[in-house]
Amino acid sequence: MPLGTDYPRQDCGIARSLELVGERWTLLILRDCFLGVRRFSDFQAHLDVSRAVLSARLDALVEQRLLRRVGDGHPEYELTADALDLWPVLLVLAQWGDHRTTPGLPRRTFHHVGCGTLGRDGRCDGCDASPRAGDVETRPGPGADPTLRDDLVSRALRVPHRLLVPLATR
Amino acid sequence: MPLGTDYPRQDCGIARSLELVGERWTLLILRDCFLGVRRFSDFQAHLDVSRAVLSARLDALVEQRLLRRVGDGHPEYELTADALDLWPVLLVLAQWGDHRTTPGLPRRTFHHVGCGTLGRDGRCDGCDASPRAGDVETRPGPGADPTLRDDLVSRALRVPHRLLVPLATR
DNA sequence: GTCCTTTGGTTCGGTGAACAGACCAAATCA
DNA sequence: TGATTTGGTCTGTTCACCGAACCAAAGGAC
Repeated sequence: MPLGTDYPRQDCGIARSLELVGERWTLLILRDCFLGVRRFSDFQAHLDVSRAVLSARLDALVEQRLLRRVGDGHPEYELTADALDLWPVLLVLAQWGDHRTTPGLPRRTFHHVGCGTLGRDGRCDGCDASPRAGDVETRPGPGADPTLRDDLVSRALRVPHRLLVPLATR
Repeated sequence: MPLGTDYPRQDCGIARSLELVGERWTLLILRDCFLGVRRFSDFQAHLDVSRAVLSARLDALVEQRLLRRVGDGHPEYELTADALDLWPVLLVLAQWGDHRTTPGLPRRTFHHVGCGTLGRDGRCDGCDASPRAGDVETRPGPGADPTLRDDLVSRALRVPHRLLVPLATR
């Protein structure tokens, strides 16, 4: 893939990361996976991405072993253990983007279950740890805009819930 | 910019981040800034990016106030205070990419000056803090490939040095 | 089983972005 | 003052993303 995915002469961890997850839409697909989205049509409804691109991205993620296709018949897509390591990246990226564009009004907040709130460096303000994704609950933040979308996935995401737990969209 | 830069209906911090730094080459330009690169020709020599794209990206970063153009005559590009907040993002992304592609053989290591080494979650193994970029030293890691490039910037980066300190390439 | 709907895609033509390489003007050096 | 370096811009080509149409398999109703 000569254009857009490759940084062939960059001997650098960031370039390697971007070759895996740097294409348009890929990080948003993985974000949705952490939030509990698992089905092709749910990604499509939530992301407004063309089906062709979504299909290509899911195939690539499965091939890179960041996602696993589960079930016969209509598949579900599930994060692999390797992909769970991406959680700190997505968290600090979300915190930075929220703080950079609307300081003090995050669109979504993250909480260490039973403990405290996660700050911009990804640490819990209760215990100073950096919890795994499975121990994190997410809630809509004060900067969320509930008028922007009204698909089933967006509605399900307006309820506080734990990461990695499949969303009920039907 | 209709294609490639915008996620207009994604109410999410990650989408906001990607609108600022998600285009091809942008994060690598910012990485180079943290490593001490400051001039157009040095970015170009180190990145193998076309001059037109480099020019467009630098303009965009200046307009977003992530870079500042300094000096009359041939300018230098300097990170703003806002951009320094990106350091945790770049660090965890680099650590993830290195670990994901060549576990145990990072291309570059980062160290809390006078204390310890930074791990995959960005914490110093000496004091458990997450140091600011200015307190970090970087060195080529065991996975670095010194045969891949031989430009002046790459050579200067083979010497351990503190982040944010301008590289001497002449 | 047979029909019908939903799901999970693929295919297609059009548009915009990235590429390599030529070109150019201002800044700097000898 | 002339030559060289620097910091770009311009151009034609290639490639990726887009929306829309199309299609086949899965699942549900009967």
